[in-house]
This record gives sequence, C-alpha cells and structure tokens, in this order.
Amino acid sequence: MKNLRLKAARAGKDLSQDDLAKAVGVSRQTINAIEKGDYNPTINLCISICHVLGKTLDELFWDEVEV
Amino acid sequence: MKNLRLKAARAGKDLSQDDLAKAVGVSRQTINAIEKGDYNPTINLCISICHVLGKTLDELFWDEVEV
DNA sequence: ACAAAATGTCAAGTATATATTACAAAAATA
DNA sequence: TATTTTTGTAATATATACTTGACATTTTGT
Repeated sequence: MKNLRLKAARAGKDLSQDDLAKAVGVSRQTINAIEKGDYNPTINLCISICHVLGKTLDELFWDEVEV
Repeated sequence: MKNLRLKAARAGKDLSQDDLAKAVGVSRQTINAIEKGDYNPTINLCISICHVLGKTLDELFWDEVEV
C-alpha cells in the first residue's frame, strides 16, 4: 500500500524524492520505496521525514498498515 | 533516551515487557531495548505497539529522538 | 518534438533491527 | 525471608532496512 499522504506532503513542499532524501540523509531509492509502500522504515527516519515536511507521525504514518 | 511514555502506557495496561512482546510478536529483549532507547524500531512495530496499548504514534513516539 | 528532470526499478553489497539463549539483578508477592 | 516474576544485559545469528550504481520510463518545461 502506497503512502500517498507522504507523497502529497512532499509535493506540498515542492520537493523531489531526491530533495527529501538529501534533507533527511538517506538515498532517493529509500524515499521511493517508502512512498511505494515497499518497506518498513525505522521510526527515526519517519520522524526526520515528518520534521522536513512539517507534519507529525500521525499525519503521515498512523494507521497506514498493520503488522 | 528512554521511552518513558511507552513504559507508562504499558504499565497502564498492566502488561509486562514479555506480555507486550507476545502481543505484538517480537522478543522481550526488543521491547526492553525500545523502552531503554537502545535502538530504532521499525514503524510497523511502533504501530503494533500503539494498537495494543491504545495509543497513537504521536502519543508514544513523536519528538522522542532526532536522527 | 526535444531536452531535462523526476520517478520506477533492479542487482549486489553493508549496516542494523530483531531473534535466540542464557544468566544476573531487581522487584513483587507470599 | 524465601520464591516467583520481571527486568537488565550479554553474545552470536539472521532478516531486512538502506546504500550504491545503473538504466528505463514518465513527467515537466522550452
């Protein structure tokens, strides 16, 4: 399941996947995989992403997926 | 930095580390390490923990730590 | 239409989240 | 106090998050 809220929040800041990746210090492929729903990022990475995008965990990652 | 909110929420449900670990399907040591702040769990594990404890990501994990 | 930028995706490698086993120490309870 | 439960903490092993590099496709801008 894609993370469209993340994609939308990134678009709202006019950042490319690569821009966001650089801002949080990961590779572009990692951001791509998270948006695509391919894997399960660590909470610290999620928190970094939230800070860059001006959102909270609940806004971007809550209730997205079950384990 | 310890996650005292997690510890408190767990205590509020009267669960041991082992109880919570079983409820979310990880080892007791993993729960212990998360509460102790030793490492950086995945978001899906955080979400599972939140569900068991009746909290949201923001309540238990937001603003805890920087990357 | 063309060029450039952004995105999707693959393969192979590295770092680290998590498991398992085990034992000691602390806390709860009788 | 004695006993049980819970917690803290190692060591070694495995699964997977994340990297790097590369290329194809799609989208955006001129």
